[in-house]
Amino acid sequence: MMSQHPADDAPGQRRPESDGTATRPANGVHAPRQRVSMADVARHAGVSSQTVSRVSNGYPGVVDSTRQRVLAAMRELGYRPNSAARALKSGEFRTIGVILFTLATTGNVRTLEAITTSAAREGYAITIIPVAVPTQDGVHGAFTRLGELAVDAVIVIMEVHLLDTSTVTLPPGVPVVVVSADAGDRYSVVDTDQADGTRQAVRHLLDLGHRTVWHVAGPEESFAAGHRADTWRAILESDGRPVPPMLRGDWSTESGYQAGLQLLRESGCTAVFVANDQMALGVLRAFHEGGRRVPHDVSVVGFDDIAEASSFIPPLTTVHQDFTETGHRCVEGVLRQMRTDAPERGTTLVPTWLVPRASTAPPPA
Amino acid sequence: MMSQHPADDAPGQRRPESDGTATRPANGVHAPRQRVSMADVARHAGVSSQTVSRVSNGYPGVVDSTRQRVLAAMRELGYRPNSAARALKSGEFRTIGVILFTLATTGNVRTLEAITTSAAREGYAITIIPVAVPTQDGVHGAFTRLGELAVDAVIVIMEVHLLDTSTVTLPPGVPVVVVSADAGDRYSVVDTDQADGTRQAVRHLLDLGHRTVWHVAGPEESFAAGHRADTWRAILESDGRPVPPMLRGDWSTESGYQAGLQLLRESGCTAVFVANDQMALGVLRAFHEGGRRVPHDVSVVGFDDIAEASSFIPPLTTVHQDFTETGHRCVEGVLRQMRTDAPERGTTLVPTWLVPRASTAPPPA
DNA sequence: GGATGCGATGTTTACGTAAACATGGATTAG
DNA sequence: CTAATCCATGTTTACGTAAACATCGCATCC
Repeated sequence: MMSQHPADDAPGQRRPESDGTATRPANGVHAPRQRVSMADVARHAGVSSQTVSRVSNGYPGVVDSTRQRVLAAMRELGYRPNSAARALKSGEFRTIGVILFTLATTGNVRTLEAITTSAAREGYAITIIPVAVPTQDGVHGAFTRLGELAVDAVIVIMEVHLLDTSTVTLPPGVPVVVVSADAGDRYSVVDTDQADGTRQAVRHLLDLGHRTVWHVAGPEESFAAGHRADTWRAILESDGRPVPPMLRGDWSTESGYQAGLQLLRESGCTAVFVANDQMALGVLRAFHEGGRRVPHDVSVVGFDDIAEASSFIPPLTTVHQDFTETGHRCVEGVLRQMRTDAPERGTTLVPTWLVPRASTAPPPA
Repeated sequence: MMSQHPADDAPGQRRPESDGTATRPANGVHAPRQRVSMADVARHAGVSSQTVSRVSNGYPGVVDSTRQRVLAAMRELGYRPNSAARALKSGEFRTIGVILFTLATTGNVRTLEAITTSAAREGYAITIIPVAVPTQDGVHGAFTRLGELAVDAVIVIMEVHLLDTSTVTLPPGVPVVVVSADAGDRYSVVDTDQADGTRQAVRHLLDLGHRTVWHVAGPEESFAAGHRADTWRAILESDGRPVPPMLRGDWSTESGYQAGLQLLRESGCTAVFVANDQMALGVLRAFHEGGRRVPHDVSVVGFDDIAEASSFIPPLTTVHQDFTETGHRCVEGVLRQMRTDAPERGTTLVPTWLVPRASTAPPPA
């Protein structure tokens, strides 16, 4: 009898472990997983467990001799606080969940890294919550820490509307901050200044003398991609420039390469703004293979400023995103919401700036 | 009275939160963070909380009408199981901690990604435990989930011996699997077949007719880097080839570029084996800028086979690492240790294979 | 010098869950 | 028809911690 209940996705439903066979240790003969509780420490130190608790939490009101005795007992017994009990009692998990769809894009990784660092500094741990959308391979029943109470707050690094069709649902009442997505009306959003970054990139190319700028956009469902594309178009239009047809990739290098192949056929193309550095790498390769010299024949600007960008051939002019700052503000945001217990909305913008390198030049004469 | 206790790093010691000011909600006036317990659901459904527990865990022995009633109550009340209570009772956190030093190297990220996916499939969540070594900026007192009991197992993606000087310590009694490090005598290790991968890379170059192969190694403290370098040297020696001086980078593209600049000065260098793809990118750039054509003048082989490698200029011949398999075996390993309660040792090797692309060719005539 | 207060420590209790055990009604075997 | 079962459900208890409250002794104040 596999789980046939029609309501398998009901709140609190939990996957019975693979049929219940051979799941537990054969029997309890093995050494019981080290269990040293406060009570043990207390007994060993000749104090009450409450005093141990005070020492453990660094609270005042414990005389130094006692404190030393307790600390010694902790060390001798190898005591480690049980965070489950602590969380149960305090209602805080000191954990922030980070929901993301993939670690394949550098932007996500950089953001995650920054969040982790910032959170650690505040005494919070990060739990990764991978999201599988139905169209993916069937990672069905994937365990998510959101179905249950296990995180104090959530940071979402993906398009919120995609969450609706995914395996996780944002529980109500949990502080949320969303990165680079269109959710300012529902959640607090931290975003890099996509518009300004795009403006700098396109302006840079136009100022170099290019008649217009082509664009390789990110995937349709990405808000950041859309924002960059919209801004690109708006600038060209407001400047009275022709707007070339837009190409689309999926952030991957390979998709950038494909877009580059298409651009090779456009003899009029002298400048390209690519929505991220990874795709730009593919574009560069296509141009190289097609004999189109960068930046002599065509200029390329990327977005992200990943560490590798300065070693592309040629080194890539790109828009720098301050992922550290973004991650920091995310953590700050959820912590603030936790403390005030008040959900927030609206968007915070993190500045971006252009990093001119060797992939841009005036158009060929 | 800041925390002056000399034993700040004692077990169980916990950083008092930034002086205790303005940490808690001003007062408890706000809506109490949604608290729906099993008891609430039970009351609402007119059953005992134990029955709710059974339904929640998908246990048998609940008649369908009752089950439906409970599920309905859960939905209506918005019940979410409290994982802290569950963990406290069961002693399992259903969480695996992943210790790593940086997310800047693609290898780490790919491994982490694979681990996350595999773990999710088994119903485990991943907590990231960033490690700060003292030489880093002073992320002192960074909270780690290892000081306390909060993970069921640990996967280490870094050199174990570096842990000794870091802010985290591996607690005893917790299942551990180490990735690509020299710890087979203390822990279970999952490693890609560094030696075989290196052999294939070097052999490939020699077979193409190169007299010898230069090497750009990873950082000194890296076991993987050392292993690759040792194998490289051993092959050359056993084959009676001259062993050129070894260059060293730190896995970063920039360091690869620096190594490439040095190699430019070696007119006799026709083949280079670079210890990872990111550094290889830097080497390619240096060669390009120096007018050394790849692969016409010099051949380059990388290691990792990151997604971008096929779009390097030229597309990089490299050794493919099966990160998915590696991650999978890590999770498998810790779960097995958890179930049997028996620590393991020894090394598991994941096969690697050469992916020939356009960066290698016979030496110039 | 006795009331006062405060600082150090102990005692009680509740957090939410799930294992272990208990109950009671229905079904079936003899 | 009764006893033995069995199944659905209820009751009790313990997990480790920390808040709240209680106590006790000593120093201070007038």
